[in-house]
Parts: sequence; C-alpha cells; structure tokens
Amino acid sequence: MSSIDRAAAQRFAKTFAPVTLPPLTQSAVLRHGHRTRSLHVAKGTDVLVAGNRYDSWYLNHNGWLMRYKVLHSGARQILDFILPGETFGLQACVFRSSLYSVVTITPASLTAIPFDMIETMLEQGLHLSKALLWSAICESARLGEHVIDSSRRSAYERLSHFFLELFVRLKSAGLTVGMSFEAPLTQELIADALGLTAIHVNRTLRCLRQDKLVAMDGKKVTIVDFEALSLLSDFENSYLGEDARALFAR
Amino acid sequence: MSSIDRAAAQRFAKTFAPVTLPPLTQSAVLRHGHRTRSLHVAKGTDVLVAGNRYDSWYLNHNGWLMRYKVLHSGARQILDFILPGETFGLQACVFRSSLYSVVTITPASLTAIPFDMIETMLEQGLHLSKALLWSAICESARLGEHVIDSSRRSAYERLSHFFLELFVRLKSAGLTVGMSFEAPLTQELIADALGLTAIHVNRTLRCLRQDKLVAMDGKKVTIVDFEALSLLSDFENSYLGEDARALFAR
DNA sequence: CGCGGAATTGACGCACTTCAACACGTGTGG
DNA sequence: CCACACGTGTTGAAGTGCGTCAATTCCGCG
Repeated sequence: MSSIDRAAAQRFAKTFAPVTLPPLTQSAVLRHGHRTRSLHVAKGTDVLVAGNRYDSWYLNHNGWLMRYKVLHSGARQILDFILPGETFGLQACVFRSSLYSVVTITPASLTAIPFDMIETMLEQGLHLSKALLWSAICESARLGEHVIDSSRRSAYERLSHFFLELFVRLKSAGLTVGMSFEAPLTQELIADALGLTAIHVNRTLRCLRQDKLVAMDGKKVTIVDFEALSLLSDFENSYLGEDARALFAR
Repeated sequence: MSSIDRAAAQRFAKTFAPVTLPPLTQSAVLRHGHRTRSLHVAKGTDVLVAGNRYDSWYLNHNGWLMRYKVLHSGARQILDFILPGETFGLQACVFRSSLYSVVTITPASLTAIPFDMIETMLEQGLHLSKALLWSAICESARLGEHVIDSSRRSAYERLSHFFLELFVRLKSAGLTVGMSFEAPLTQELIADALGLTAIHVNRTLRCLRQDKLVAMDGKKVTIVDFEALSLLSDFENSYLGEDARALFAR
C-alpha cells in the first residue's frame, strides 16, 4: 500500500474515530489494502453518476468533491461537499443505482473500496461496523441541518451557517490556518449548495463583508466574527460529531 | 414478548429487509426481547427532547411521530415523519445529546431498545448490522430528497412530492387503501415540514385539488393522478429503498 | 493580447410571507 | 342546551426577499 494510502487511512481514522479508535480503524482498513484501488482524478471528473450501478465506495484523500443532483427543470442541487478525509458512495451500494452524482471540484486522489469488503468489515470488526454506522449517521445529521438551512433560514443566515460548518469540518481535518481556510468554491457552487442564485449569493456576501463577519480574498475565507455568526445562524457544531460519544465510548 | 411486540418486529423486518431477510431480522430482535421496554404514549408527547441524553433507540409500532427542531427565531422545522414500522433515536446514541426532538402526533406504542444492545447486534448478527446500516442510509436518502425539496422546488412541487413520498412509504407498510391513505396532519404540520406557511399550503392545496391531482377529505388523502404528480415533482421512489439491493442480495 | 469564466451591479417581476379577518367544527363548562 | 373558547381551515390585501434578465468589469490563462 502506498504512502498516500497510509495517509488516507490515518485521515479516515481521525475523521471517524477521534475519540479512541484511530489505530484499530486504520489497521483494519490496511489489513484489506490489497483489495483496494487507488485512483487520481482530475478536477471536474464525474466519479459517480446518478442512475448508474457501482460496487465500491470511496475514501477521499486530499481533494474536494460534491454530491449533487439535477432536476428536470435544469436546476442543480448540491447536497454535500466531500472534504479531504471523508468518504462517499455508500448509498450506491445499498440502492440499486446511485441516487446522486459525485464530481471532483479539485484534483483528488481516492481509494476505492470494493463493496463486498463491507461484508467482511461488518463480520470481522465491531469497531469498523461502528465506524460505518457512525459515518452514515453523521451524514444524516449534516443533511438534517441542510434541510433546516434551506427551508427556514434567510440567505444571510444560510451563508453564515455554511461558512461555519465548512470551517469546523476543515478544522477537524487539520486544514485551517487560524480562522482562515482555502475553499475552491465559486459563488455559483455556493448558490447551488444553498438553494440560491449566484447573483444573490454575491449580494449577500457583500453584506457579510461589510458587516465584518466574514472576509474573502480570492479562495481564502476568513471567519472574522465566529460568535456573531453562530448566534445569527443558530449554529451549534454538535451535529458535526465533534462530541460523538456512545459508539466509541469504551 | 407481547403480541404487539411481535407485530412490531414483523413490521420492522418488513421495513428493513423486504427482500430476503424478514425471519432472521425478526428472530434476532425477538431473541433480545427481554431487554426491551414497551411504552404507550399519548398524542402530543415528547419522546425525545433536543439536547437531552438518551440510551435507547425506538421502534414505532403503529403511530405517527415527527422529528423536529425549533430555531431561535421561533420557526419550527420538521425533518421527518416517523411512520408505523419505522425507527428513530439512533442519532441520540451516537451524539452526546439528541440533536432533534421527537413528538407523537397520534397515540403510539413504542419499543425502546437499549443502546448497548446495538453492540450486541453488531457483534452477533451480520444481518442486523446491515439492517442498522441500511436504515441509517435510507434516512440519509430521504433527507437528501428533503433538501432538494426545500431548496429547488416550488410550493406546488413540494406538496406533490410530499404526498407521493407519504403514499409510497405508507403503501410499503400496508397502510394504504387503493390510492388513498389516512394522514393525521394539519396544514400547519405540512407547512412546517416543507418550509412554507400554513396559509400558502392551504392555497396550494386548493390548486392541487382544482387540478385534479390530489383529493383530500378531512384526514383522508387520495392520489388522483400519480403520473402527473410524479412528473411535475421529479419523483422517483428509488430513494425510498423500494429496490434496495446489495446489502440483502444474498 | 484576447478569450472565457467568474464577480459585480442595476432594474424589474413574482412566489411566498405577513397581517388580518372570518367560517367551521368540536369540546368544555356554566 | 347554549355560550364560549380554541384549533383548524379559508380567503383577501399588501409587503418583501429572492429570482430573472441584462450589462459591465475583473481576472486567470492559453
């Protein structure tokens, strides 16, 4: 297994078992390493296409990807950004075909883990079973917040909440510097994620800048006033799994 | 274990393993029956309260419940309706405290399954592990559709999609009669679920009735034109797990 | 240099909200 | 048995946040 895979396994361990489990999770993934496939994909590549069948799920090492769907109206909705260290594609294993498409928005190196390995993981490792279950439940939690975002918050609140979530998730992956992070996002992508138009995102971003809450310099985002942002957008990071407990408590 | 628990176990089996697994799932749940608690709660009872800790998850036998959250603005967002045969509360086990509240909207009988039983289930049964994982992934899928609903569909499309989803979920639980079903919902609840106001739900419902797509008589809902509704709301039921495959394929 | 994608700004329209009033059924107490 | 409260449904009028359309500028890159 290449060194990049080892780094990926470490990141996976860190993401999904910050409490007590990193070594076990890591070694368990590594133990089956010979069955996995490494791939390096360019920016803008569709890794999963909605409606197709797949037999692997994916571990994302270092890139940004997004899960999305386009409606018959032509509108595109982004469900989720997949950050370094996170996984995707489990759904495609459960359902006959993938419900959503996944595309890279930066170059990315991935590890594909054959689906039937999940059986093995479930059979052999209690800890891995928990990790899988936990990652699915965390995804639910994020989507739950996303529902609230889309239906009950103003554009101003949505942007606030969005940047805070990104910041906390990137921070737990060690990808922040102070209160800043790099995000390869365009205003159009943000709009598609939050259910707005790029134009309105633009206007709202200007307000956030003027109000000294968020600063943006190209692709670099800085959280200027974490407190104010949290308050106005009902942000509480507990849903991100920062303090997940029970499954890994012992 | 009482007969109501047996019925519940059967419904759980049906919901989470429609393909090949009912007997196993059922017996595995029953095997641990002595550890579970049965409760009967009145309509309007909070079973879970956001922010509190819990050590059980719940199997809902015959009632309707909903998962919701209220923001500091006072707005309430319903994330999910929990129909007969479905479960809830797994999140509360993973996170330090429950992220959302769950309240009954009809009287309901529930079975509380201690959380540490999940460990046992994961250790002992490959099939149960799959069932747990699958139910979490299905929840994600529903929430994903809900995100799309809230951010990219008009009120008219949202209502259409909402009724279709309810219909299909209730049908798979055997709770439909022809193209009709009973739903203990008020317009306000629907509004809170779809991110609209009750007033606008009212107006939109009238349009749906006039357009001969949906009929409502009190609490009885009838899908008049399934085809037209599906088309206009991008409905495809694959995300509801109708055709889930891989995990239960063998 | 010139091209194309992204950001920015303005004017206008509309879907949905907000506020307000009223109708209807159901239960509860006088 | 009526009176009243209360929850739910229904309808109208006015306000607004965000979308749509259109034009201009900025910037990276071949």
